[in-house]
Amino acid sequence: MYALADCNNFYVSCEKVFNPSLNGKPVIVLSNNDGCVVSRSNEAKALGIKMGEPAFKIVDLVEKNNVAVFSSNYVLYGDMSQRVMNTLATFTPDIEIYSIDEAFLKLHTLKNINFLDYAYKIRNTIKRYTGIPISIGLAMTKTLAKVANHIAKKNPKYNGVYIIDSEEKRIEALKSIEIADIWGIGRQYSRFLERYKVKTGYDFTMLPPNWVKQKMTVVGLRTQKELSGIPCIDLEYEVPRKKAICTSRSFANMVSDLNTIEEAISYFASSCAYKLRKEESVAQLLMVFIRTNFFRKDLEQYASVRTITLPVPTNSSIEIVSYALYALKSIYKPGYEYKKAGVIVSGISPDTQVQTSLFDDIDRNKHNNLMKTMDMINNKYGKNTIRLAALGCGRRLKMRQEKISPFYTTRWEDIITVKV
DNA sequence: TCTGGGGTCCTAGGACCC
DNA sequence: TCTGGGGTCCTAGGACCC
Repeated sequence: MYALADCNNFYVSCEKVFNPSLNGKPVIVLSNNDGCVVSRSNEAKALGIKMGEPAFKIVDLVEKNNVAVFSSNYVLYGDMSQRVMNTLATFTPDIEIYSIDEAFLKLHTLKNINFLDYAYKIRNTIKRYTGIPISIGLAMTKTLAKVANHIAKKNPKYNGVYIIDSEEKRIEALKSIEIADIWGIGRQYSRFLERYKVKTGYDFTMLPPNWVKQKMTVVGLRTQKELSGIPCIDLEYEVPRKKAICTSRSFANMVSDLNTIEEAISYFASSCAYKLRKEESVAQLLMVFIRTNFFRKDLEQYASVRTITLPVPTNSSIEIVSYALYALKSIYKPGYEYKKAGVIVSGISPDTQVQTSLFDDIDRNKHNNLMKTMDMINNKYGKNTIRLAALGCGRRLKMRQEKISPFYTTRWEDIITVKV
């Protein structure tokens, strides 16, 4: 038996935990730069505010209905997520943390328990320990557990828990769910399937498997089997090493001069290097991209990307920043208004397995020691307390974050940093 | 004026090997 | 007139997830 535990309106729920006056009110959380709506309370959903809607399009609606608006506070949400996951892990060792607000649990090792009772117990404990409301769906495959979770969320009468534990319930559940709401069926496939009169999850399970495989690859076939009750996707117990790491941002205001973009790229590159070190990985490939604002049809558009193969795989900020700046200079063109830029590293391997080069003239031990010391200091005194000069003083490219909530759960250093 | 960020997997096709 | 068979690796593009 698989269970999917999913936090309700997660970011909004995090804000509510520390600000109970928000209860019963429409609340939304915005993406970086206060761009789009990424989390909504039930009251906000009832007002018709859509997921992903640009904030500027709903200004009137927000004002008229007194909607509480927050910039996203990922430090807070990350910390709350950890609390939820730690509590979930006390119920079974078989847990896969699937995203910031979701986890799959496998309950097969627990003998002689009533799954439904157990799920309610989990739900109540999470609420009591963390203040976060969750929904739980149970079924014999992960994809069906997702369906069960969907039903638990949509129907208040189930009190946040639903189980598919019979053939009748499986068919009933699949008939009630739209094809677009199935895990693994996105926008393109649901549109495509609707052309073949496939409207519900049930319709999808009735298609010939060969046809599904031909049109939707083995991935689609797996989804179909899982919906039929045949498990194809097991729990992932260990977090696999990342194959690519990316840091990118949109700029609050468009930027055209090279100096400012250099500072941004330096910041993104050193952030990628830091993430690599945290994973104990090194990267051999580096990509830098820049682009103008696609939404501004009135302005001239330009987008470019440059990939560089590093001579020796590395996670040194010094090396990665300098190659990133080199790549940037090769694609930067003056005269455009740039809106977004980023750095991606890939070709990743463990930092214990570096293929060195005969002609390498870098003292890698020295770099490693320096990076270790830098990380230690920054972990203690706050991000970028010590940084490469190329990053500048970081004032020129501030994100728009007008409605950020306090860092309720983390170290005082973070709070001080924000006030500064 | 204002439109997020960070990932994964699969397939087809081309280049290459013996 | 006729021109093999069996592989690997890499990349771009397209789908998906939160």
